[in-house]
Amino acid sequence: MKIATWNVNSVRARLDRLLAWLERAAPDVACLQEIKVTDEAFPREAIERAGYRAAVFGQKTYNGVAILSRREPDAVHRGLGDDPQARFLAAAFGKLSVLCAYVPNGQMVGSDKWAYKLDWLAQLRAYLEKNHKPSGQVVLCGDLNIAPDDLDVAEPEVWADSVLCHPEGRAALESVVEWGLVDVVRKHHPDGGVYSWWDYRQLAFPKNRGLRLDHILATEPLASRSTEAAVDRAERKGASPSDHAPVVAAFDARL
DNA sequence: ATGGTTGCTTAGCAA
Repeated sequence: MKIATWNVNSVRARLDRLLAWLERAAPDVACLQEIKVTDEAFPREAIERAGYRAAVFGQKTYNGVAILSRREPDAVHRGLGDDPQARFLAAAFGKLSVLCAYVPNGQMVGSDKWAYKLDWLAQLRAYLEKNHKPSGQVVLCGDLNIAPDDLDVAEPEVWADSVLCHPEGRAALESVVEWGLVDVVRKHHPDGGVYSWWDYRQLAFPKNRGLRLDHILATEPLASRSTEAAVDRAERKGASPSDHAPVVAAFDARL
């Protein structure tokens, strides 16, 4: 079973690349963030022709998340707590729960958006406590907008005080992980140096000045069955890429 | 060297 996460930065602008990637990578489940489209305008037909069901929680202009899957989900849950923005979607496939999250960026440390980011992560922890057990099969995927460690940053000194690396943000994410999740990419790449986002500016990708912001976190029963996990750097190359590359993990399990 | 990318929506915001 392959589970993937990808911040596509507009599903309509990226549709051709998304369809080609689905065919090439063939994930069983793909969590998408920043689809930047309403439910009504989501390109459902093209996704279904490619062989995927689509659970969508969209929003005009900003945010928006979707879970694409080979199998029809048994249940879908939209939204996190009282958050008015489309940043969270959960789908159940039998005993497996897939959570797709687009954590707020936070813009600037100390801003209103920064407070919103920290609160959002606290609500995510509360959601896990209320709805799941660490002994169950849960995978949390998404653009979590935090590099957990300096190992996940090409230039840690440049980003040290940013919303992507600030100790308060890292602690808020650590609280989510501490509930009972394993960083599946870290498990397979303990030395770091693996990035999933590169700024569009300043030739950041060719210089590999990236950060690992996109994550696949799984409860122990699932993480123990992960056989590999990697960033699909090829998707950051070529014409009109997203600024994020997909992250894909394989598990010795069936969807 | 006072810039720099992209997407959405059309001048300004968000990332």
